[in-house]
Amino acid sequence: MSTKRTYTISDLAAEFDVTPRAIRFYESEGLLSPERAGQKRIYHQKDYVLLKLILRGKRLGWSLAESKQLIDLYDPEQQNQEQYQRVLQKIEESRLRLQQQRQDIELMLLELDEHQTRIEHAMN
Amino acid sequence: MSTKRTYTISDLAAEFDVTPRAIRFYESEGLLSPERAGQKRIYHQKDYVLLKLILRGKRLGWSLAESKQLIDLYDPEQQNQEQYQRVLQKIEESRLRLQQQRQDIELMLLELDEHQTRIEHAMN
DNA sequence: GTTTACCTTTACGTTAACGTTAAGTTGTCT
DNA sequence: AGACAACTTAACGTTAACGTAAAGGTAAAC
Repeated sequence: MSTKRTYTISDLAAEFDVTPRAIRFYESEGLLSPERAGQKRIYHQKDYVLLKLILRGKRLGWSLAESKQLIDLYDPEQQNQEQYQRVLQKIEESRLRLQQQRQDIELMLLELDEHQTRIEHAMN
Repeated sequence: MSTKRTYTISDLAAEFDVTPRAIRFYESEGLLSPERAGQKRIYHQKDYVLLKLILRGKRLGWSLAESKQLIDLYDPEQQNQEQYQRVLQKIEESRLRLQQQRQDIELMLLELDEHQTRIEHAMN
């Protein structure tokens, strides 16, 4: 019963509001590796998930190289090559960066709140 | 008693671990406008705060243009030009973006947690 | 069987955010 | 006075992440 739905490149492009060119570019950078039927690309649920992760990374200002590192962490092939300890360490690094970003966000939100209050006061 | 400390460009560069070139570039893009003594730049607390904001934006993947918009919101000169309502609306847009980013972070942290658990299990 | 729609590869173009010389100015120490 | 350190402007170089033709393959629709 595994969801066997597949996608064409423009299916994914429409779904995530990016261009096919961008998706092909991510592949050329090693972030995706879709199946082929002849020369046409076929995307599965796995690719769908990865693309979602890539775009989440983009919204957070991560470079494709950084997102690729994250993806490699999740890759079961490489996972056995790399020593567990190194993977755990990389996970921790990613966590630290995310926590820094979260803190930056909280500060910005606070300042926005304060400024809004100032303005509403000034509006009378 | 206002803190009258000033900074040279390399003071700020050292403090925030960026190059003087970067700081000058932010100025050329309209994000900073330090005082001048002859042709030398003198930075005050105001500039210090703005630079901190710019770099926070960078860590969140904001473009300089976007950070400039934020800065303009805080600028008391422009503040009177623009209608309050428009400013309040822009504040709300920034808030929404930050909240989206915060959500992206929570998701990524969750997935990292899960993966770490998987690995620790596999290590046995 | 040919138009239509969507796919492909290849290659050159573009923008943001600086980096990197190069060449000159200014203040200060010796 | 001469050297040094830190500042300046100007201009060209670089990288990431695609955008944008150009030229062609393929399968369904008319």
